[in-house]
Amino acid sequence: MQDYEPQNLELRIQRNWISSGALKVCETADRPAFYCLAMFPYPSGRLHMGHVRNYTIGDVIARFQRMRGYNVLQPMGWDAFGLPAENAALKHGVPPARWTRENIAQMKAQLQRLGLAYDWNREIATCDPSYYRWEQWLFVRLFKKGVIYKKAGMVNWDPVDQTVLANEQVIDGRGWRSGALVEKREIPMYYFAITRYAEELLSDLDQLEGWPEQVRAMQRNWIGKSFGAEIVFDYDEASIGEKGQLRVYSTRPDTLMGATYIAVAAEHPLATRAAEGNPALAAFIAACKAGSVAEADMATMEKKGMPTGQFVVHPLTGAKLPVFVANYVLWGYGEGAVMAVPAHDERDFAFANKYALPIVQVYKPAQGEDSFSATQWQEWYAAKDGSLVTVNTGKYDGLDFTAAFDAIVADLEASGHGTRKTQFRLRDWGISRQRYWGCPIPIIHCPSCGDVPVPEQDLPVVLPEDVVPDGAGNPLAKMPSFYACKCPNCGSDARRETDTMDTFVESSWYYARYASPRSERAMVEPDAARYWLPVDQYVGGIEHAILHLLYARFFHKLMRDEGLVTGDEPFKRLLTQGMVVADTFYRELDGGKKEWINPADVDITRDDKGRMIAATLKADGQPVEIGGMEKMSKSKNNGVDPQGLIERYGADTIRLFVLFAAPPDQSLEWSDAGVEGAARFLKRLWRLVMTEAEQAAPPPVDPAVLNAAQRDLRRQAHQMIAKVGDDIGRRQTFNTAIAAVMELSNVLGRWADDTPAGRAVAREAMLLSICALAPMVPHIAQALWEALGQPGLVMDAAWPEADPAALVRDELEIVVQVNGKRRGQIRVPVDADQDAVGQAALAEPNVQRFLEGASVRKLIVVPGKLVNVVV
RNA sequence: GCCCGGGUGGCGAAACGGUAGACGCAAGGGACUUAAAAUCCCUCGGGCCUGUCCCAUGCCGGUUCGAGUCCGGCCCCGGGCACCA
Repeated sequence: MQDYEPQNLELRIQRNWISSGALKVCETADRPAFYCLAMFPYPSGRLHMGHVRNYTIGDVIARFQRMRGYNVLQPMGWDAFGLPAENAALKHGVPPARWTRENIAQMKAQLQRLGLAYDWNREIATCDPSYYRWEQWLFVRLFKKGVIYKKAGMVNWDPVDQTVLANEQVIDGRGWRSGALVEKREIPMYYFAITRYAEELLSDLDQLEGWPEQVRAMQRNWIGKSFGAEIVFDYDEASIGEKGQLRVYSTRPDTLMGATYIAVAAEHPLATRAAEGNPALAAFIAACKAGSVAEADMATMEKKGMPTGQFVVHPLTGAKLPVFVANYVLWGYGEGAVMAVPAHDERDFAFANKYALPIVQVYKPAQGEDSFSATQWQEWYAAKDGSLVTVNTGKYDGLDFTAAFDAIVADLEASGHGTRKTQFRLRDWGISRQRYWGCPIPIIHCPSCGDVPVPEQDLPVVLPEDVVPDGAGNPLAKMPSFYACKCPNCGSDARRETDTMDTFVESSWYYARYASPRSERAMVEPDAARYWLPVDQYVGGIEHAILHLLYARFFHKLMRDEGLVTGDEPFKRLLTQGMVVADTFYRELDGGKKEWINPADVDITRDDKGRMIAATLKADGQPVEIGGMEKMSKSKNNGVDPQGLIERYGADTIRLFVLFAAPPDQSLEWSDAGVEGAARFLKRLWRLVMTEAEQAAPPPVDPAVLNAAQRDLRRQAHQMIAKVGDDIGRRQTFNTAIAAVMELSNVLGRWADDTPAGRAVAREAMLLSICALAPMVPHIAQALWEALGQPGLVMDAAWPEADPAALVRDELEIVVQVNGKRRGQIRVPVDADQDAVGQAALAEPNVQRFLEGASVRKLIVVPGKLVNVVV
């Protein structure tokens, strides 16, 4: 018998796929389309296990649907712009373009070695002008339409390197390279008006039935529709020095009578005004502007404030409320000012105590004791169910949430001091990046005409590629050859925009470009779009659950409104895979920086329960710190390189392992031993089938002549294929699909019936197993398919449906419980009625023991499964 | 801090309200072998009163004939938080 040699075998079969043209895809009317897409990778240089997992899952679904008769589009490409290329340039002095293209070549070879059924003719890279020209083309249209506009936005500014930093480049409030304290700075930026689509992005979530509820919930909360009121506070002229009004938005206008102060952001006009001639306040405002713009940082810092000495007038009581500057109020959220109700909000309560501000309780229980205490604010604030009524509110006393809300808002509206308002948490999407390696924003700044979009015939604005960034600002801004230009309107000297677009823009529409990737006539060819879109199955990491998926949904609607695509949503069904995680190890360097060490370079000591207790660096034998399980990443240097594993075990083994080790939506813990197990299974399967293949083919299965054991095996085989079809197609639990095949192959391994009927049944079971595995381990499946004399490609074989006649059984095993505890098991004929099953259950000897001295109160018979005797 | 997940044997997991631990890894024992590797077979959550018994799915409480699964409250771990992709 030939040995299982995955290296030669896989390369031979991959060549066969290519030479037979099996992977070429085009629009055909004779078969329905199925578009299966896995999120394209950033070309970091080497494939990591997250990629292997992502693309294997996509490939399984694509191949499965192909066997089910669909014309399957499964493309691949490169999300090629982004920060890492500039970091590589800083480190190695290579132009980002060259670095990126070399990485693409390497990763493409690795992907091809995995045996993924991609049509490489459709490959795209977002850094190619042929791709981003269409992004610029759409930008111009949207700019003219007003969906893209310009306003000031806040960025992290590194005062030493004189550059804008990404949130990732701010570590503990300092620039990652300079170590300087980062400041917030406002600069002009272009924005997509995504908030105009907020309502639709929210309501269309309901039609995404193929999406995990978890992701829909995250997006719903992110969009964050809330109902409340805008409330207007007149300035106290004596303290502010002029007439004016302060606006706040609140979801709880019902608590307005408990508002005892106002907090504004450091950037708020009132704060700026108060700081004039108040050095202490000016210093405080400056301190608020230090640090990063990341929301997680803002939300976890200590809440601080300072009085401005200004007051505003409470619109209902006329009381004067002090205005504070507070570091927790975000400028750019709502009005940049909030009303504070310390009695019923945790943060306001803490703040009021810290600065000795009054606390006015406005709710009490509708029934029972009024036991207001400092710890009770939270439940009180949250309860909108009528269990609380207002108190200390004068004419509004005794109302529940809804009644108080309505009464107070009505009075505010009557006096012109407020109005009912729906608000979204979602903010417009700022896309300007002060970076080189991105898609140029096609705008020309003219001293007389203002911002002029680049005319369509001048597109694309090509990014010069022979540039090496130096970390001090955007090199484009120092290149007159790039920015010097004439105004397309008036012809006078003008300056080209040097900011580039957020890389999320490229990844927001690539799925549509794959329908017609080479088109020079259109962003998306209408016929191709109609045939392929929307994506039937999208697969990608859960870390993209909000931003990428929301932006892509938004873009689909933008493109729809431009007449480029039809339908409201880009992705029908979504599978969010969990992350691939591995242990992390590090050493602390001088200055507190961590040097992350790859797991392959450490020796691990475990206790007798197998838990890791210590680790040392192989190179020097000295201890390293254990950092816990985290997502495999370059930054934590805990990646396992798939390449070495493929060379050692073959692609099928790696694919089998990543599918088998965990359900796809859960995180996957890396295990070298698990890979061995996957390899072992494939070797066993190989021997099993090859032993059968060496013998002359048995006659086809004749169900009429089978004995009980043969019928049993046949039933198990057909049950297996039914389960695998359901597991891949509906449940998308590839781990249980594989387990089902393993279970059957264990039975086949013990099968010793050499009669013609026995061999016929065994061979049928093997063929079903090969088909079942073909989407997951396509190379070995093809080889075994051929060995059993089957014609053509198994990837083009029809997916086998279970034979209903084979699934029929004569007897069932029924579990018997007494009061919900398993007490016995009975065998009953399949057609036994419920009473008969119940009686048989009561007669079971062990069950009888538990029935002694008790009377049967109820008998629950779950057909085909179990009987529960309630005594 | 806020939003969303997860927690089951030594480990990865299964159980789609109905037999907790399928399938696999590791470990132990055996067969084969001069030996090792490979392969095959057996054992494998805990307990002691060895019974088709008792306990056991992060912790506490509830719903149900029946809860790992549903509900409420907590603890721990992970993801996202708008300039990493």
